[in-house]
Amino acid sequence: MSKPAHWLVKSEPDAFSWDQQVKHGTEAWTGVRNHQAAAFLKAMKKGDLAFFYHSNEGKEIVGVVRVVREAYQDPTDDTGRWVCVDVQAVSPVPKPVTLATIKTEPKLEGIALVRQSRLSVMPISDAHWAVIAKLGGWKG
DNA sequence: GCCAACGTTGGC
DNA sequence: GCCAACGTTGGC
Repeated sequence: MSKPAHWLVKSEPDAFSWDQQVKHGTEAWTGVRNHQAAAFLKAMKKGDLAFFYHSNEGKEIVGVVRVVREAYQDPTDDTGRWVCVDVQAVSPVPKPVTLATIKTEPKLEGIALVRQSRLSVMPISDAHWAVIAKLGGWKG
């Protein structure tokens, strides 16, 4: 089996927060209606890890989730054209990493979170993952 | 509250 | 097929 890939998923805490993710344990990551983001959902493999980012409010990476079910039809989509995955809470990021921090960290230059602010699902390179994990005091 | 980025829609 | 108008997301 190949090495797990890394991702970042966004949620507005008003709609669905990290606390809810932790309470639910496993949650269907639904509602993605953007082709680029959907393509990333389809590329996710069981066991991949993703940062959980709070957009709008907080604007910080607060936790890590694991993909436990690969892309399947999004039950919240009437057209049947969009997919979702199931993710499971792994652990919180001890020191949430804010967007401001990410922007000022030279090692994170070019990260999609900053470059494409509207994208809600994106890949994170191994190098960037390691930098963010270190900033957040996340040991896995 | 404003604005930039970007996707979608519809007229031509 | 082009492009203006409009809606949504998300940062500031």
